[in-house]
Amino acid sequence: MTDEPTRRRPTLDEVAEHAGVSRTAASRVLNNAPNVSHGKREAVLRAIKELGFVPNPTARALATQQAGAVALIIAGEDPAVLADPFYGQVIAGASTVLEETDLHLMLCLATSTRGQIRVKQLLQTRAVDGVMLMSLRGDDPLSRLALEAGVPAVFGGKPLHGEVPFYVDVDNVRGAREATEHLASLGRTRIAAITGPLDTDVGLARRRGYHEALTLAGVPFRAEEGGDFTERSGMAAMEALLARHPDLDAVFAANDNMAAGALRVLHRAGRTIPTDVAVVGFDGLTASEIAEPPLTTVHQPIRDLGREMTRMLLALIAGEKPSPLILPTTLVRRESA
Amino acid sequence: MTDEPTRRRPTLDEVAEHAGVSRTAASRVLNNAPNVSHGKREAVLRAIKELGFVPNPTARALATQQAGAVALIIAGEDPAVLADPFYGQVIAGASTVLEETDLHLMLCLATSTRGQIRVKQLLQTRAVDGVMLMSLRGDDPLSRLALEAGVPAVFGGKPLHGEVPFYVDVDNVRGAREATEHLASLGRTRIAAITGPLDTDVGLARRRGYHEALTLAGVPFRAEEGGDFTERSGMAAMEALLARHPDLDAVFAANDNMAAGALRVLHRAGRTIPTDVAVVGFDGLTASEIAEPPLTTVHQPIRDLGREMTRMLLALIAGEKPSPLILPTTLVRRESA
DNA sequence: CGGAGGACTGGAAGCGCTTCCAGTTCGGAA
DNA sequence: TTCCGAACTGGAAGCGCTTCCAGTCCTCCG
Repeated sequence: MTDEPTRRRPTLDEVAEHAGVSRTAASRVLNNAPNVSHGKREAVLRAIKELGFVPNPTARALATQQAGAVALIIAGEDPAVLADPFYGQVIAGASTVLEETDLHLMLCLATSTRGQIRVKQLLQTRAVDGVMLMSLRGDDPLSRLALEAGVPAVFGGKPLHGEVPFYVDVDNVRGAREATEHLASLGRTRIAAITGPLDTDVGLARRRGYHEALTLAGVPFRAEEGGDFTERSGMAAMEALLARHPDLDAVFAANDNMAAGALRVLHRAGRTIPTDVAVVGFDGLTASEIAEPPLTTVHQPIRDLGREMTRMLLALIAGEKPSPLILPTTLVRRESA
Repeated sequence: MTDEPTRRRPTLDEVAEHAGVSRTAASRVLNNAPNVSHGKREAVLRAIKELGFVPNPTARALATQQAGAVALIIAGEDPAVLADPFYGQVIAGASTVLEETDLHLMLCLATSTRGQIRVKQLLQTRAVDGVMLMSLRGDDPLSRLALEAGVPAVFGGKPLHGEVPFYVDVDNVRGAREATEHLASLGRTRIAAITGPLDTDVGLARRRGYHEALTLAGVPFRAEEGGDFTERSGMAAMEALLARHPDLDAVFAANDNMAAGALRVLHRAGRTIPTDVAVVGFDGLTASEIAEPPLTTVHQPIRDLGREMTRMLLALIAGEKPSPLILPTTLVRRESA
């Protein structure tokens, strides 16, 4: 602390010398390994303190062949995906788990060609001890790459194609089904849907839930329009739906952003929510609370998603063989339905 | 590629041997340094390709004394801060810049004691080549720590106390002033404010802007209530303001979330927006578009913030001496004012 | 009192890459 | 033909830490 600022940081060798022991012994106390006498241990500890020694993580990484970090890889078309507060929650969840370990979190956006290449390198060079992959679309080559690289990998949401051994997902089908059933139980019979991208598992799963509920309820009406999880696409979809089915009386949107967009379009069209048209979304983010009226939505435990993905990854790194995990959703009833 | 999967990755030594050159030469072509004859260079390149060699970043880091990563450190009281899409934008901005370099992005939440300790270690061990710090509150020790650690550091928003040499900020005072002036220009004379946390520079700066505008406009009325940038706090503040000043005719909220909360409270209280009460927010996030009615807001270039912070950090790492940067805001007029 | 066995100890060999520096080559100017 | 410097070359010394392994020391049992 009181040293001249530019002074080279002390090395373990210096600590050992200062303590009058071998470098080996010093290393042992650093990793509190056995086979160090109490006396030497004390001496080393003292030397460490006196010298203000801090082990060099890079050197340690080289020697132990462990990077000391895991990566969260977010795929997608556009760095703008991060505008979705969804990821913030995932990151927060992951962080709280990692905090308890000595691993750091690396964040990689595989949204551009350049980004993809870098992720590939990351995997190949084993610059991280494990990866979590999210938002893979279609048959993104990333999933195969990750699997082939032999790096522990867990997926957030199943990729559309190919089986992956380790993933944690949300029960999208069930959530969507419950949402739609709720609408049906309200007496609605002309329930439309604004789906998510159909080249993702989430998109398809939520649509499936919508279909299942309709079938179960014996409702013949069916109307859907695709969106890409943005508010804007929700507006467009709602407009299209309204044009085709002016008499619809409910809408299930595959996420809150799109539901919010739908709400605006419905307002403009003079429909009263929920009297004329009931709306339910999916996510349970702040957006659903801010919406007017507050949105009934399928809440998914995003924070838990991040947390569980990380736990699973840690287990994997520790050599265990965790099982895939499906997180439950809960319907949050507010005013829009 | 066709190798048995578990095969140890080739090292530079093996490449050199395969190519019939010294390790030194191989290293040179790897870093395309001069002093390698064309022939040998070709040979090495071929060997690299044939062996599928990928340099080990850890070893390189140890040898070059460069970590190959920078950290984005987010302070705050709670990992929940990440629920704010704000950070997603910053991250996206930072990522696009880092993508062009060979640096990775490390994300650290210094929201818990444990987190703080880890950040401290990160700084002391020089596990990263530079750091970007955001959302420091009050006199967070982090800023001093970062400065003392001698690691290149740029701040996102000035810390409240202490001078920091390198930062990029948004022109909060001006933005708030323009927002308030806009309200005044609408003929409003009883303009209240919902401020951000007053132990942050943003919070204070935006409040100052509000005050300045009022003074300039010669409006005597003054009423403010504090919030913490969450929607909930915005609601509470609005309720308090309404109770104290039932006759207010405009509200400036220090961010969109709080403005959205205010909107809801105003609705419930039966006020029409903007006829009875005009509202303007700050941020320009999706929330402002979703709100009902769409929120007039001070748009700040968050993505640019992330981008510029990163550029500044890169300059710093490169040994340059960049100047602080203040980004402009723009008033986006929508229906709420 | 001899030994077996457990608890320590530290020298030395890495981990995979960069880079200094002493030397070698070689074309072309003198 | 001789000599000089520019262009190469590669041995070797690190970067800072972990860990194998050959020993040394002690204690306690028979």
